[in-house]
Amino acid sequence: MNSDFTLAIHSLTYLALQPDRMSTSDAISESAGVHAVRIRKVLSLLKKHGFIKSKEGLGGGFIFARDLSEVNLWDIYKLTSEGALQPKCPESNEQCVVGANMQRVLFNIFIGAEEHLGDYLKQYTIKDVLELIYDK
Amino acid sequence: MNSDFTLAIHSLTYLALQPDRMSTSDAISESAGVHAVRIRKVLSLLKKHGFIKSKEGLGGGFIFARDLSEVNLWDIYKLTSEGALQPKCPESNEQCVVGANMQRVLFNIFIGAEEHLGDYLKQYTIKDVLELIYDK
DNA sequence: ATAATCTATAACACCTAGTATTACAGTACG
DNA sequence: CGTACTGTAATACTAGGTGTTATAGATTAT
Repeated sequence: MNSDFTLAIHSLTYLALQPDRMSTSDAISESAGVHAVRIRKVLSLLKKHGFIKSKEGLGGGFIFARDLSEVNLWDIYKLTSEGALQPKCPESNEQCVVGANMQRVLFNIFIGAEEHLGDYLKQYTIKDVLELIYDK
Repeated sequence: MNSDFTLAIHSLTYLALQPDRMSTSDAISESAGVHAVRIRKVLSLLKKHGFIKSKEGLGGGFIFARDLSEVNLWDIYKLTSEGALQPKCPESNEQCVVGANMQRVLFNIFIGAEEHLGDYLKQYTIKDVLELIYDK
């Protein structure tokens, strides 16, 4: 899976620790160890879906917009990584019964797999992650 | 996920349809739509773990070595894609409590996720896949 | 023996997706 | 205004996945 998921969780957790003031993309990017532009791209997605608010200009930045315990990892997975589980299927030979149908069969199986993954990831909220951060 | 998983399943399913004779990597690669060398690389892995047998020389090729119903998708996932679920974690800032612990927290959560995925994928054997191929 | 057909691998080239970087426009505040 | 931010497009870089070529070794038929 690409790292957008990680960066989104990282950002939300960071913001969860600063509930009263705006955090800049620079500060978050320093914590996460990636370029600020990338963080802003991820944050932009989170904002579009209402998880955070942002403010431009001096003193601006990002801030959490929901209750920590009502945002779970499946919400974020869907935003950043939906479909990532699907194994890549090269275009195979339509003349062969295996080639002609393999893609469909695996696709359907992995639709189910992702639903299953969803049930698991829904267990973990940002609040839980924050607790795990401190719970060594 | 990379396509090794797909290619392995594709190859096994192909071999399952030819239980009485050897199939060449050329034939399988034509069905799967990728280069024969890549198929051989995947088949080499399957052979090393005892799922198939191979024979060199004229009339040689590959053949299934187990019962169709005792090889499941989780077996193959473990061979080809274990760890693929883990989201990438950039090296983050150790000075920050979030940066210092995020990787560990997510790693542990996704260990659980992969176990969960395992339980799901174990449901499907090559025999099942073969039936699904014909079952439109 | 020798030729033909296959596996087994290493080595190299290519291509794509992920990532970093630069650049610049827009907004808010003092 | 100038400064400090977000927002986003465009470009460059990089690594991993993939395709291709090359070569050695095994087996069989003639």
